[in-house]
Amino acid sequence: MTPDLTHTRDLVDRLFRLSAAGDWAESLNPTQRMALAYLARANRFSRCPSHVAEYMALTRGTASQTLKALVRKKLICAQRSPVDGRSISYKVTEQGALMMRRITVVEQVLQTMDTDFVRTFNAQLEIVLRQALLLYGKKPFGPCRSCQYHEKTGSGAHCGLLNEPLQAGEDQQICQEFAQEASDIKVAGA
Amino acid sequence: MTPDLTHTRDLVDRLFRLSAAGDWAESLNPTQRMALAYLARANRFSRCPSHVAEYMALTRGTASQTLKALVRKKLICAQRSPVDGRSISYKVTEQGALMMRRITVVEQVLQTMDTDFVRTFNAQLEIVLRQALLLYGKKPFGPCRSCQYHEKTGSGAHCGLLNEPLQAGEDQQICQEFAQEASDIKVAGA
DNA sequence: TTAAAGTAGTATCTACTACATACTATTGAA
DNA sequence: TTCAATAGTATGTAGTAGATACTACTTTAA
Repeated sequence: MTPDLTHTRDLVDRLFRLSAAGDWAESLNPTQRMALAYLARANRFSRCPSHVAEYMALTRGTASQTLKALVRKKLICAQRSPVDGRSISYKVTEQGALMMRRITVVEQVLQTMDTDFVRTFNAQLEIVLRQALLLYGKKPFGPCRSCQYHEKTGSGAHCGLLNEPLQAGEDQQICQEFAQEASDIKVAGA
Repeated sequence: MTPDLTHTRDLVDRLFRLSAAGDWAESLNPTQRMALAYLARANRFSRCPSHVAEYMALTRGTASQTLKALVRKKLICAQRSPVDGRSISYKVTEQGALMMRRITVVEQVLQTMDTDFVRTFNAQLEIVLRQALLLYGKKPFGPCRSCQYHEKTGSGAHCGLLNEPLQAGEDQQICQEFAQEASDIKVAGA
């Protein structure tokens, strides 16, 4: 029997919505929570409205409005770029970082589960997401240290694409320029 | 290294949002699409606003409004219950059924993937979702035929809970009263 | 060096989700 | 028969979401 593809979509939807319903307990809504979570994990090259929009599959306009809502709540603050006069970058405030410590439904459930189970679950989600992003011609985003442009130097690390030295800890953050090492691409469930 | 639980939540969110973004192409929004999809798969005991609310993890009020939006678009129609004067059941119209034939992002991706991969992916999603529903004291919903109250009779099938005879095909539909056979419960990722 | 094309961010409009709250009409149980 | 519980809904507020159109700035190329 071939598996029911509609069912998969349905399961993802239900899991998302269950989490989303739990989010409302805070003074954030699910969209604001995700935008804030993204900003908390993104590196300094990846915190513009257009990056949030791409990551969350929103239009720039919608992302812009949600970021303004987060600014009103004092959970993030804006910084104009000294290099590009059009660009604005958002930074998570201490208050915002505090908010992100809360654990959500999915996390709570996964905590009770076997480590190996979570590991394979993550891997499978990653494969499906990567394929979907590929199909839609969208950027994958990903951790700086696994990027093909990541270079280890004597004193630390360096981004070969932006030609910028990286500060300590930055290699663990998410970059909007992330490109996968060709050898790292696992064959997608085939 | 223990897996990052925040990452799992993030993957589910992104997968959902990518699908949701694709939904807008139709005249439906993601919420309306899911409500319609649910009604198309739910049995006649499970098509009330409160069932949609429970399934989608919404309040009754929100579900009620979304169903009214679907009625305005002539994709579903209301039927008052002859038994319970408070109850209203919605039925998918032909136009609504037609709309559901469209294939969404996740489905499109999974089509290109190995059958075994999809099967395990579904199974894992089911385990996580079941645990999350359990944690929140929410009904699992599920196919009539795998329910502990499902009884095969000479002429067809019968629901032992509602004490109702089942019509042909109904055993494949989703029931809000679904309860799992104790022997069917797989140990959750442990 | 300047004109045209592209990019980044946003305001605005419409439609609607989502919650909370409060209310009505039933129904069921003591 | 009263009284609690249930089912559905209206209403109010906040804010998502897309589409569109606009400004300001940057890049490209003539």
